[in-house]
Amino acid sequence: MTADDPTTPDASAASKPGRKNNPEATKQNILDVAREEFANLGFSGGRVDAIAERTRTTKRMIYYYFGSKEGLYLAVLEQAYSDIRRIENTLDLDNLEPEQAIRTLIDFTFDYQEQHEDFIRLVSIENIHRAEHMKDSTVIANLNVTVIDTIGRILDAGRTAGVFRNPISPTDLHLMISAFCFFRVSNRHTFTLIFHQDLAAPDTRARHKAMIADAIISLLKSDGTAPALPPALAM
Amino acid sequence: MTADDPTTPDASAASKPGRKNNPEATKQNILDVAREEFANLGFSGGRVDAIAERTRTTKRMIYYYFGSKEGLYLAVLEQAYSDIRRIENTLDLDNLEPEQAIRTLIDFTFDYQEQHEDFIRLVSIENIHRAEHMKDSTVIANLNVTVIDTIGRILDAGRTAGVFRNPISPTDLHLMISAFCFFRVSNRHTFTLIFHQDLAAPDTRARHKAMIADAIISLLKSDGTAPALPPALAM
DNA sequence: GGCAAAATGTACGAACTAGTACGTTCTCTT
DNA sequence: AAGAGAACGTACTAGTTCGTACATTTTGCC
Repeated sequence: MTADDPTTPDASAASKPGRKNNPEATKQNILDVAREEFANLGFSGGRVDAIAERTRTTKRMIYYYFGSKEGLYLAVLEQAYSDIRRIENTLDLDNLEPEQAIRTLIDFTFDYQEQHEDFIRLVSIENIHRAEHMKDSTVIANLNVTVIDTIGRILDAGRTAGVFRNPISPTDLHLMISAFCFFRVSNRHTFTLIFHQDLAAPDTRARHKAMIADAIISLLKSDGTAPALPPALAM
Repeated sequence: MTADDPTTPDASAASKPGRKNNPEATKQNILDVAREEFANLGFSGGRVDAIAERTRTTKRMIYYYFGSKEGLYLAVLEQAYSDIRRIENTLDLDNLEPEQAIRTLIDFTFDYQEQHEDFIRLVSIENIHRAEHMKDSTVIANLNVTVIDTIGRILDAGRTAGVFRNPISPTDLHLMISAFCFFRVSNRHTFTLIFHQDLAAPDTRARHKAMIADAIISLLKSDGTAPALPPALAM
């Protein structure tokens, strides 16, 4: 993507003198700025004019490509979801032993959420809107969630090997992992303020990562109803 | 609070002919309507005019009592937090055996979050705003969080009794419980849409409540680092 | 009973905000 | 090379939204 590549002309040249057309770059530039704006300020709080200003182009182009503020917001959301799904699809956990596979999956989820606060914020915002925008999205509806299948295979392998006794479903397990990782980021600000514990601190992060992994693993090894006590002491 | 109680005159009489002043009722009426508005639409999405319209009084009074849209929003947030803290303070878990106390606490947290979606939404919204309003609140800063002390006593008792081996901190435990209960409500809409599992369904709710309880209990009984395998199999 | 302060109502304005009408430049195709 | 359509820029508008100036009523108190 060099400046003299004829297929991708320098996008900053979308200004007045000697303007070069570059639809894809213009579109992506708008999306990048819009993602930041909406993630920071929400859908209602985000301003189309503010987005346009920080763009290489003008407000006119936002409406040219995305039709409306809502259209732009939805496009941002769709790209954010596409991103995480694409990365999830590269997860190759089938060669690991079940417990290690689960720990690796938790590691990935934890780190991804931690590093993509924008995504977390967009999802929170969309939930505030009761997912009403997402309902209209054919893009998001058609993104198949391979994590669930991945987890399903790991659980099967673990049960066959006799290391997992809990009959938990893949979706429920995913919910549990996501909930913890997501909450740490999404509710960081109020939690830190109330409980005086900085959830963004590196040592806290490491401790929490180990904690959720331990909790999930010991849940999977327990039978799902009775306490996980060694048989000799169970009585 | 009958209509002819002289200390609490009928609040609906705050209209034109034969108007009766009733500052407390007017204030609370505004707060009730505002909570609904902000919980539904967020701070930026909420409209002062819309709130005023659904109130027994006028917009003028919103500014008379709360100064600004932000002041009103903060008052709503403060009351929501005061509510949950007040109820938390009535929790009396010290007479239960440790495991039962933890299960009861989880039960309470789960049910409270489930039944107070408004609170969940307000907290989510405040986190979208990076808790910037809450930072200015002396009210919320001075609400001491007794759950943490409660959990601390339960953990101590459990360790003394030998049922809990995990050295987890009260705050970390609270985080873990809250995360799951909160997420189920806060992210219900996107999760349901993507994973085709209605998180509001009664049977799902019951299953999840049992699941989080089992996970927490087996975490507490494990030693916090090694997998919770019976010694004979641990090798 | 009258007065000062608290409580309330009405009408309006200044600033913001999503969206558009209209015009220009670029680029691809033939 | 020329014409058509895609890509882009400028300036404006109609409607909204927070907030307030101004006027009135109620109520506690001496």
